Amino acid sequence: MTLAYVSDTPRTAPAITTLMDRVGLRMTFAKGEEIFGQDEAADMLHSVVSGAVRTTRLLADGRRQIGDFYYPGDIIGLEIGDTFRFSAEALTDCVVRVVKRSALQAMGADEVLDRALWEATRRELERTQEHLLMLGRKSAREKVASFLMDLAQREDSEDVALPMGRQDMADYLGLTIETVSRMVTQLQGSHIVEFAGSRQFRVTRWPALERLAA
Amino acid sequence: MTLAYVSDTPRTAPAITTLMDRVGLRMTFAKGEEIFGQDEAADMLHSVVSGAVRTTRLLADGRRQIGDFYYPGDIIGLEIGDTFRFSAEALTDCVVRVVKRSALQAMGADEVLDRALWEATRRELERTQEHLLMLGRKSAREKVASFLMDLAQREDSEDVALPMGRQDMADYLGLTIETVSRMVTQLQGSHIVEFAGSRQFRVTRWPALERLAA
DNA sequence: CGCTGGATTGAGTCCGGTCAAGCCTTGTGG
DNA sequence: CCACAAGGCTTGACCGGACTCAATCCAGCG
Repeated sequence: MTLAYVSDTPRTAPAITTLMDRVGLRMTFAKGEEIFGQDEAADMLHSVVSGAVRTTRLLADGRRQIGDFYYPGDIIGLEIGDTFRFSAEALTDCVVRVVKRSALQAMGADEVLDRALWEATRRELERTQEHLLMLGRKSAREKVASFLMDLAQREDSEDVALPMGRQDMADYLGLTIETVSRMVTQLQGSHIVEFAGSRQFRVTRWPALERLAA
Repeated sequence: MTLAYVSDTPRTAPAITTLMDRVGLRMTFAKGEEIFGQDEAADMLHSVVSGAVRTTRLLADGRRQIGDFYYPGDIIGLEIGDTFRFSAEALTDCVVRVVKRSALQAMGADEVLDRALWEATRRELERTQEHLLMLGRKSAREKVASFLMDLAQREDSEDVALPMGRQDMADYLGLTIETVSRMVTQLQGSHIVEFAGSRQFRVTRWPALERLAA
């Protein structure tokens, strides 16, 4: 976790991650592996240490929606009541800390910890609402532009790496893989972004990108 | 608030609403009036006493997304950090209780109250995720079917009232008013629902509706 | 009774989905 | 080091679902 990351996108809850680093069980997952499954009974919190994670939800006929992508410092599973409603999978090889909610709460420091957990849940809700607005009211071009902009904003360097493939982008944005690909090509054609391979890009015209993201 | 309502859809947080009924400022709003505005600085919680409320978010060019509809017993504003990110408007004439977060927390009973607020936030997040899945991956027909089903499920009576107009449904579902209207007509044509006027309906074939909602 | 604003219906268009080739990149084994 | 396979990505042609624009329709109300 870099300094720049923390200051740019305050998604982390230091009080929680610090504690989880101390008491959480450290687990590693290979790319593509399931971290937990939709509808599993669960009382767990997961904290990403390294790598990246996606949460997904499946409809009966196989349509897939990605809830969010999680990076080092992020907490997964805050929304959970009795069972997970999303499953979580390793986007890349990754390391996570796992701890039972009940264990965490038995640790003392209740007051501060509860406040931090609530705060983290609140921020997760905000992010979900932003995602909602995008899915409901933005065009394919705007969706892809917003997505690339968000990614680029969390990096301090010029060059941005896409940890996920086109299918994951599509399932996050509510599009098909072909449409995502076409929009990416189009953004390159307008000299707004510039790709080096399919997993690496840089923004060449920020104002234009911001305008497109709407 | 009816008994049936509470048992069917546990969106309420009794510990909070009870307290707010005691200490909150009672305010009434006429249909269409703004309860609070997008980007207002705010530290308020609102609890719906009677009537119905919608939260909306506007894009620069006027596109509108409705975040959710709120009914008696629901709490609005849980996601809020420094400023509101949605505005709230009275869907019908309504009464709400308003209280400052800080005032609520100064009231004592901190432990229990915090837990209740967090729990309410968690449920709000769950609802938002469900909404997200719908916007991202469902067809217009499925969206309208899901919407009517949700409404019908929270009623104990056969006859269900729609407190919102077609435009509000459209902005909640990420559709246009015309498409909503067509889908409603189509559902009637298949004898799945039956409308009496545009604001009142009943479900005539539940299994078919459930199948369509996917 | 006519007015008014919301709802419905219709015709035509376009954005994004579908289906089907191809094209790169990467990795593996000869 | 090259050949080849495999999977992911891109591109093209076509289609269809949802949008746009416009004309009614209808219910509620003065």
